[in-house]
Amino acid sequence: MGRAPCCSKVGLHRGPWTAREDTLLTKYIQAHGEGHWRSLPKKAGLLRCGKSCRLRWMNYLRPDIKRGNISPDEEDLIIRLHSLLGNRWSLIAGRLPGRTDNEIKNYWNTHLSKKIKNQGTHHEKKSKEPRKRNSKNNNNGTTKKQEQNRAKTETKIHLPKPIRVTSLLMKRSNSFESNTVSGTSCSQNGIVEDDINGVVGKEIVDFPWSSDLNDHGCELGCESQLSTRENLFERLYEEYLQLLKKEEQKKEEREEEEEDQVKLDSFAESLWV
DNA sequence: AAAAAGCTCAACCGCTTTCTA
DNA sequence: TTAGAAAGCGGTTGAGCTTTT
Repeated sequence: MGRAPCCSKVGLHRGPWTAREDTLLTKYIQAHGEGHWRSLPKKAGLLRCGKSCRLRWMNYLRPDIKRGNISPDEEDLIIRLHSLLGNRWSLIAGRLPGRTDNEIKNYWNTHLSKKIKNQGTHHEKKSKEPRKRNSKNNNNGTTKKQEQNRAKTETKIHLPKPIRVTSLLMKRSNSFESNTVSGTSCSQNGIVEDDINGVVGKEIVDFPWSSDLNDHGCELGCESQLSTRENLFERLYEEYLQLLKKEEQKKEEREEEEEDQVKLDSFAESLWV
């Protein structure tokens, strides 16, 4: 399969993006939408390769990106999903709305892999110490950069990116369409489709267990094996939905508090005058 | 105060997968 | 069916920042 040369092209900018480039890219995508990354830079007036543009947009400029520290709940979810999916960062990111695969990958490599390693060697030790580099920062333990980013984009509650899940078997049988059903479900040929909130997504996913199932043949307890794992995933997702609910509640509470504070302030001001 | 060590994360690289003619 | 183009993914790198000595 051919692969066109990309960033190696002479004359293209590389390295960190400037504010001007960000603006150009954002404006172009707002006007014309995502996609056609190859031709986008030229049309947008950018001296970047399409790949670079896509990455910048996906990992940084997209409006729905959630910035700031990974919450303990999110961390927990990442760990669970990683144990389930392995290094399938984009899949994991798909379950953490507003988080990018790159961010999760970085977080895993810098924090969680060590943490889990430590837990492996010292079971009873639970690393509660805050990140060292945050000790000099503000109260919330965020870096300046993260704080700036947080200010830019208020935390939003997002619905998870819907994904379609399929096994290796499906690739062979090629009978996806006729076997899909609504809801997270499993059909006989190993297809699992995740249809969240009635939206059927576009991503096709291999689950680590699908190959196992294939190896052992589907007749022998395939459905029960699959449904057990599927249930696990479903439970996990249920937990996550609850997490989202909680976050939403917290947000509402925060907003209420802020409102109260404003009222108090204006009341205090009126007394002062 | 300065140098060294450690850490983070944006960006790049190269590969695979998917799409399309 | 095939091959090229496009998109997507995971691993890796390195600049810049923080912490430690």
